[in-house]
Amino acid sequence: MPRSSRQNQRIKDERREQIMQAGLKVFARKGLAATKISDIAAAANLSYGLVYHYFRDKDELYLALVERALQGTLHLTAVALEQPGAAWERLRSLYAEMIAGMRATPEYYLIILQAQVSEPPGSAVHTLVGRYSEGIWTNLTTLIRQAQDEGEVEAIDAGELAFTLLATLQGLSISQTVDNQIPRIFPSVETLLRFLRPSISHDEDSHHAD
Amino acid sequence: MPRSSRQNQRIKDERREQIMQAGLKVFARKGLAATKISDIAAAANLSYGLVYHYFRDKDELYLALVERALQGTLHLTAVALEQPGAAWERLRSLYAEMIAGMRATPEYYLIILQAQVSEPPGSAVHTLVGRYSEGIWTNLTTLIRQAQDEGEVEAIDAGELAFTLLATLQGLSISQTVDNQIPRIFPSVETLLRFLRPSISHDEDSHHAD
DNA sequence: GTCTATACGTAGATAGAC
DNA sequence: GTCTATCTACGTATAGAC
Repeated sequence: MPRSSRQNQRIKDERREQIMQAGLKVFARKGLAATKISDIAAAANLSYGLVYHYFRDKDELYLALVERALQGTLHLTAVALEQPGAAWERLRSLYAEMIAGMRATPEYYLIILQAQVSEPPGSAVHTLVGRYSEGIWTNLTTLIRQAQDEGEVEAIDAGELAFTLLATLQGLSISQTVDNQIPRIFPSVETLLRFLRPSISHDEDSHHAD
Repeated sequence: MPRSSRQNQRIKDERREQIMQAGLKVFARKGLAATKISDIAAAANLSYGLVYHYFRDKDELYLALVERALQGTLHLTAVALEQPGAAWERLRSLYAEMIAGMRATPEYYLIILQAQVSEPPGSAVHTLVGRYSEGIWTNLTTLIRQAQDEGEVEAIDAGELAFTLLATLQGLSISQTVDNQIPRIFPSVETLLRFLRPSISHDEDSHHAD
């Protein structure tokens, strides 16, 4: 009776997604090592054993989640590149979108952070992050170069600027872990992008102390 | 025979420090949960059991290390405030020092990162980080205000600028975990501080798209 | 003060019932 | 497809020898 095979497939997809959502939530906060499968099962409202029916082990689930998060970010940068319009506006819009996404659902950013910070160099996750990061960085660098051609961004090494932009984004995502942090004056996109803007000239380069 | 009591105290201090150094190294890379006491004992070249002779449990050691790292950072900002001279130069110098320290021994920054990212809100470490962060942020904000009075920093909310500066610093410290990362164009202090500088005027605020 | 050996708990992963 | 029960491994923390 292959009658319910379609239905079954749908159930399978749903459960898998359910587990991934729960996993994202927990992994993002506690990291791989501190997360117990029982935590995920509880968050997903299903039994312990079922998680192993859908994922071979904890690492496989973690890896799948990190990759999804990376794909999302890479996709954002790719879209910004393809779109028409002024490069500076696309850049501004991209960064605003990233910041907004990070504040709305920090989990995607936090799980990448977890992977970078806690996983040993050479591990599968770490390699994965490195691979995607390269693409993200390259896209962003290209976009910055275009904005520089328009004269909207100061002519500093574009790769350096892209690197800084990404580092700042990640640094800001850390603040999303804290629920209570003192004054929490989250910077505006305008402030964050100020350092890209061209300056007329700075004449105080001469008197820098040791 | 209290003859060797002085000597013993010195040995005790040495061992304790030895364990802390090893603990810093391992915790900074793997985080609290993934770190085994045996890792630390191995890194310190002493036996497993001895660690428990000097620290009640893993958490106590971890907490001590996080606090030391936080004290160091807080101290840097406090010194920068007390020092004489132009505020802008003290600010520039402070940030350069922080960046240099982060690149030389990333462990102090990474362990703070670990504490923020992986520890649950409300935990002892998390509270500790919050307390120190407030002081660090306050000092930096004060310094920025002084630089604004000198006209060396754009008149944006000083707290927002301090927040951004700290977030960027932490974001950059993440890159120190990777040994291979692709182009690794680490930004210069000049680039990082660009966004603080006063701008003559920007007249393209008008045409921002959705 | 420093070590090795052991007890205990916990979490990952599997087996088998429904 | 989903659950509960169990096996197993490992790591924390302690006890006791040197």
